[in-house]
Amino acid sequence: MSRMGKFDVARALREIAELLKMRGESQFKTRAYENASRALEALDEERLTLLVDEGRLTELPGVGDSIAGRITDLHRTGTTKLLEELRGALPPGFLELSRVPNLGPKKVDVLTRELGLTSLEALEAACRAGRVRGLKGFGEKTEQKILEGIAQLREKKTERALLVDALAIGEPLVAHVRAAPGVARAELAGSLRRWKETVADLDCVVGLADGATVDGVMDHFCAYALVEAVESRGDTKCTVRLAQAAGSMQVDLRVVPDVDFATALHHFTGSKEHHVRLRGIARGLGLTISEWGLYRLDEKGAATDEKVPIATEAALYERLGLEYVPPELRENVGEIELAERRAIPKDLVDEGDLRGVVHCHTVFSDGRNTVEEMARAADALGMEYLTITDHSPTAGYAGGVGLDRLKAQWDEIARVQELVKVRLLRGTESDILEDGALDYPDSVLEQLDVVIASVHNRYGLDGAKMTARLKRTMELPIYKIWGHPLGRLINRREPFDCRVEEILDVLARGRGAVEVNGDPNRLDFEPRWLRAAAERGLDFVVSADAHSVAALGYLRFGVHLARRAGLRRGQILNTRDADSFRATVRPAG
DNA sequence: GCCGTTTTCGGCCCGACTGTTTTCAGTCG
Repeated sequence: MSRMGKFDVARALREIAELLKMRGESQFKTRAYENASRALEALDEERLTLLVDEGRLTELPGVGDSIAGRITDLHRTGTTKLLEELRGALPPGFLELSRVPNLGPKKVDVLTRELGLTSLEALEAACRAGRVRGLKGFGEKTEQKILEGIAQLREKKTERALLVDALAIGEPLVAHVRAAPGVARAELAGSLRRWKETVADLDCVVGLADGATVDGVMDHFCAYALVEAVESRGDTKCTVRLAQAAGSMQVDLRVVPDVDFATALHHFTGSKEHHVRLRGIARGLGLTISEWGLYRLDEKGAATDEKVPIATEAALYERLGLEYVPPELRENVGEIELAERRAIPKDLVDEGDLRGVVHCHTVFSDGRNTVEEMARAADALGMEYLTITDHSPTAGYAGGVGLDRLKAQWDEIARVQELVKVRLLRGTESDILEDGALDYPDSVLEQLDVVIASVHNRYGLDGAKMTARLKRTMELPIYKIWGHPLGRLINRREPFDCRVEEILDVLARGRGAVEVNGDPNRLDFEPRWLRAAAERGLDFVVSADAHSVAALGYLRFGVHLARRAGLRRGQILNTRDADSFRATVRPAG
């Protein structure tokens, strides 16, 4: 392994943190590595090389002499002694056993040391033989839980669910909870409220009306038809597992007095990293934050019973001297610093800002609906324009539109235009060929209003070849929107390998924009790459990548992905009116 | 391991719940 870029170094530091945790090191030490990892992610690539070469890494916040040495090793050689040692010291099977729910480092350590277990199979056999009960800290119930955990792993029930599926499960569930006796308010929190592309479980926060009982709410919650098992139930928290064809999902219900709803909702929205920072800030102000609210500290720094009333999330940030941070931005990737300077964008793109639907397929290629059906649906949504962008000829598997049928499609678009209010724009989603060329002759592309350029084949090219391929595309004089840039399909296909920043550099010097793909299976680019594009001054379109009328609603996912990257209305081309949009993306120079 | 208008040591964010204990460790979020 040779020189590492900043993201690779950051990942290695995070791995060190994980391995240190497994070794039982102090949480402060492991957090130090996590903090340094974050500091690197926020750094310019060139600046990393400069700081390493000049020995000035300790200028970075959270990087001291020790970690500076690790970073230098990693950047120059691709590894560092500590990482190798930690990996080598891990008993065989440790990582595999750690994947079982409710098995943490301490328990896995006992299992590997005392019983010499190195695989899920061996662990399962040991549980069945009753050899696990009797170990220090293990009993019959733990044995049973381990067996259930192994079964869940095998059924892939531990895989994170797509956001769209989690919403489909969560929205009816929260409606059910709101109907419970004594519920003043109920909202879904957690990573779903932050619009993360996948969620591990659902969190539902309930504000309890005066005089109502927690038990009444929990009984109603547990009686929900899809509840398969109640995993735990205490005075304020109840965890259930839902039966669901798409894979079971865990739901945590938290019930608090309604007066504490805002702080509880904030607490359970996360992220953990965002909250760790906020609590540090609170401590500096003589305050402490927990899920129960904001409390004053005494002189010794211990929590008192003196509660600071907080009615809204905005009031909580205000009390901490910060500007309000929307849920999508709560990841501790720079938003706290912005909030301190009161520089959170006031004009983050919002669902109501989009005026045109970009990236739609019809029955001319692999869409399920006709041009007319798509157009009428866009009308119904109140959209001002719709770009018809079916696949190009090379995408044979998707019924790519050959030159012979392209004219017929233009005729159909003209016919439908007479019937609908929404302005129809002619486009294509052109394959990026293996050599980086686009799929129609320039003379055809120039007659279109919109060209989306996407990779649909040869995903396995090595990073250098893929980078060269895309750089050739991006420097073409045709204005192109880089469609679903890295080709990832969540939980099914990893992003392909390429040097993203180099490609963005080329695009920024040429003519084009970047797609924020709203298909919940894609949500491509992820926020860090959208930020990298924004830093280069690139424009964006939020797309639906719709293959059906129903999928026009995917725009919503695209909008919230854009918000996670801090994108503002003015950076999104399809917030403009049809004429302005068309003038900007016109393929011909 | 990092940090400092609390400045070179002693802090560093907080709590629920379970299971195995007999006062608390481990795990999770």
